[in-house]
This record gives sequence, structure tokens and C-alpha cells, in this order.
Amino acid sequence: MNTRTRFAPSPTGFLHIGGARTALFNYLFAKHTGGKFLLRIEDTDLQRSTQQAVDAIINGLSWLNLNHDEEIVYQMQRQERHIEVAQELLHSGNAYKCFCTKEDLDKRRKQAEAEGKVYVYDGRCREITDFAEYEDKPFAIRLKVNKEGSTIIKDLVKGEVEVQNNTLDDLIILRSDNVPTYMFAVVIDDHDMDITHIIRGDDHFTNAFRQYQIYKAFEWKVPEFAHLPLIHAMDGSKLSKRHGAISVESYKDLGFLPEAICNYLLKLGWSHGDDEIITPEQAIAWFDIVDVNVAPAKFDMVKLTSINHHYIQNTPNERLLELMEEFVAKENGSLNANYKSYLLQGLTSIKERSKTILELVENSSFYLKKPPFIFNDKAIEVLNNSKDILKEQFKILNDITDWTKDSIHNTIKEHCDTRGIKLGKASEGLRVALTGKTVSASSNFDIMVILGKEETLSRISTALA
RNA sequence: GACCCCAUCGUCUAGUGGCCUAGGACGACGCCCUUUCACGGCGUAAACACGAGUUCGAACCUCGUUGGGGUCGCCA
Repeated sequence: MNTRTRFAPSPTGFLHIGGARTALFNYLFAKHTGGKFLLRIEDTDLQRSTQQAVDAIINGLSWLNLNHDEEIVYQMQRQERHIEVAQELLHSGNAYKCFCTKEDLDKRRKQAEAEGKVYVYDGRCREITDFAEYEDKPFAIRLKVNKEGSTIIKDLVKGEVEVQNNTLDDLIILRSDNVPTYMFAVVIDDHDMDITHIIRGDDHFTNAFRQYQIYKAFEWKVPEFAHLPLIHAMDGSKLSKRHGAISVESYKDLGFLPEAICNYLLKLGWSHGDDEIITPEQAIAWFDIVDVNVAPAKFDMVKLTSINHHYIQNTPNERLLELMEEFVAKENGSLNANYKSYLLQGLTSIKERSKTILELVENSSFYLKKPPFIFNDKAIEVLNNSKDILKEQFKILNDITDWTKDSIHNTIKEHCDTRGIKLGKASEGLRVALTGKTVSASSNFDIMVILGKEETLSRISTALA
């Protein structure tokens, strides 16, 4: 049978970095084996699921270019099927009605906690034989777990793990309101969707043993499991909102490229020798789930940024310009059409020193904004100190007839020699006049060529004024 | 607490008993390049958690210790 993997997020929030990696690995493994990658929305938590979250997840995946095959499956739309099979289990004696209310259970749990113990459902409702007194009472359906022996799971990344069945509890499969629990719905849906490999976060690992019991109750074939090590924050704690950017969306807003995020995520817990930059094609060709590391990894923004820098270098200016426009549009409208042509050329040197799209926008500000610039104190100081030189430079630049980098360079250099000053010194005022800042991401000569003679001279005289 | 998992430079990792006086990348530091800031190039520092054992030989195998993590819901 062809491999079929799935990404099955619960729509209770945005697509986060951990989820994105799970999706990536599912996608890669499916594509590597020539199989299919499916998407299922686990919306059985009626209280917390939102359409907004569903949209965020779908958008996030599509931004990362992790496109799923087939139709999206919404778990709640399969409720009838879940109820049906839960009933089946009830009739076959593999499940039983539990009349304990949530309040009962909470109370018992709290009490156990007070005694310093952990409450595990004791299976008391298993014994009920006379249902007369429960006639109209609501009930949940619990799986009757065989407490004898042990369960062995051969996890593709963790290896073989054995757990004693007496540590497993009789989990609820259908709530008293007829909504299936996650634990049950996953198994039914994975089976019905012919999922061959369940690749998910390690936080689900202990669930695998309980779900195994459900497969066995139906005598279904148990799929392969692969539990991915979790991603931690740099301080070793769980990656959470307090660590700032955790949603995929927020990385987009920070100016990261989706291919950079995928490349970074791929390398987190998986590697191919010493390779650092891996194309999507290589990823599909090389990826195998058994090569995934077992140890959890820490999420390092700095390294992500460095990979992003690499991808920005290798992205054509045209596309960068489009991405920049999205950012600019968010702030204050659109790019000045005249300046787009400046940028298209200027980006070549600017992108060399920009690690994110955000930096690209920042470093291009002098192409985006029209003078007069707002100078800071340091810029004003530089300007005052180099006023005389700047005036002379204006004059000699004005005399240039062929406006090329070489001739500009030679003219400025000659002037430096006659004045007996260093090129570096002579460039300070020019830089401020051209860019409004004391540092810039391009050389003055490049900027002047791109800006053209007229704009260059205009900026110098504006600055002098 | 119970059950389970994990452990190589600060971080991500290579490594599957001799190729390891442990390799790469990010970061740090230094030098070079340079009109600023960078990029780039070159180089330096930096790790097998600890303790036993198995073996002629251990980062690799076994056990223990320590440290970290996950799970224990009518959440997913």
C-alpha cells in the first residue's frame, strides 16, 4: 500500500513552530515515499475550536508550501461514524457505559491530589449489571482496557518501547453529549483514511499505547508510529507565547522566508551529513523518518536568521521587491513607482547585508523615502563637519558628463588626493546627504549611479540647505 | 509521585567499537578585504554529563548516578 500521512492539528490557536515541523516531516515522508499527505482538523473540542484557528492553520501551511493532498477532513463532520463504532464496541463488550459525571471525576481527582496521589479511573462502572437505576442518566462510553500483559510499540524514531497494560486506564471514547474524544476519533479517522504512518509530536507518545488498545478492540491493523522530539525554547523550557514569536504567522511578520523556516525546521532533529542548505527537492529525496533524532532540540532564532539571510541572498530582486511591498503596504500604502526602479538595482547590494525582509525595508529607506530626510544628532554633526567638502563635491560631481561608477569614483578620489584627505572621511557627508544616515547598506558610488545625477545633486543641495 | 523518553562545543548536529589528538554549521573572538555598516575570505577558542563494566580497544555496547523532558482530563 502507498504511504499516507496526515497532519492533524486541533484548531484552538495559530499554527505554531512545532506543528509546522510536524507537518513538514509528514509532508516530506509522504513525498519521499511517493505517498500522500493529508490534512485533518481535529475539532472535537467544541469549546476551544474556532474557524479563525482553522483558517490560520490552513494559511500557515500554504505559506510554508506544505500543500496537502485530497480534501480536508473535519473530525466533527464524522461524528455519526464515531458514535456508530463506539456503539459497536459497546455491543461487542469492548466498551461500557460510565455514569460517573465530570463533577464526580473532578472531585475524586482533587481528593487524590490532596492525598498526594494521582487519580486514575478505577473502572467502577465496569461492574454495573443492573441498569434500572441509571435509566435516564446520561453516560459516557469507556473502553474496556485489557489490563493483562504489556503493549509494545515499535516507534520509527524512538525504537521499541514496552508499557505494562495495568498502567493504562479505561479511557472515554464517547462523551455523554455524544461527541467523540480525541483519543477515539484519531484512531477511527486514521483507520478510515488509510493512514499508514502516524507522525506526530512526542507529547502524544503515551497516547499511542492507549490508542493501540482501540485498534486491538476492532482488530484493525495498527499503523506505524513515529513520535518527533519536541522543540524547546533556548532556556530549555517549553516553547510558549512568553518566548515571543511562536506562531508561523509571526515569523512571516518578522520578515522570514518560508523556505528558510522549512530549511531550519528540517535541520532541527534531522540531518544529512554536514549539509546545511537543503532544497525542497533534496529534502524529499533525502528525508527518511528513521533518521530523525530522538533528543529534543532548542529553537534558535539566531541560526534561523542566518539561514534566512542565505535565502534572501538567493532570492531574485523582483520577488524581494514584491515581499517588501507587502510590508510597506501594511505601514503606509504603496511604494513610489519611481523608486521601484532604484530599488530593483539597489537591492543587489542591500540584500547582502539584510537578514530579513524587515531589514531589507529598513536598509532601503533612502530609496523609499523622498528627501528632505530627518537627520539624527550624529548625522547633523557629520553634515556640519563636512559642509565644505560636500560643497566642493557637489561642484565636481556636477561637472561629470558620463555618470558611471568609475568616473564618479575617480572624480571623488582625485578630489580627496588634492585635498589631502582620506576617501573614508570624504564619504561621510556624502553618505548622510544621500541616505539621511551615518551608516548605509550600499556604497555611495552604487547609490549615486542608481539615483542618477539629478537626484544625487538634488539630495546634496537639500542636505546643504 | 507513577510510567516512559532523552543526554557530543553556548546552540543545531556528524559520528553506529579502531578512520576521532571528535568533523560541519550558527554564534563568539582575531586577522584580511573595505568609503560607513555589513558581506566575503582566513584563522582561534569551544563538547563526548558522571561512575562502573564489557572489550586488545569505547563518544559509540551494558548497568547505575545525575540532569533534562513527556504523559497521567467527558483537552488535544
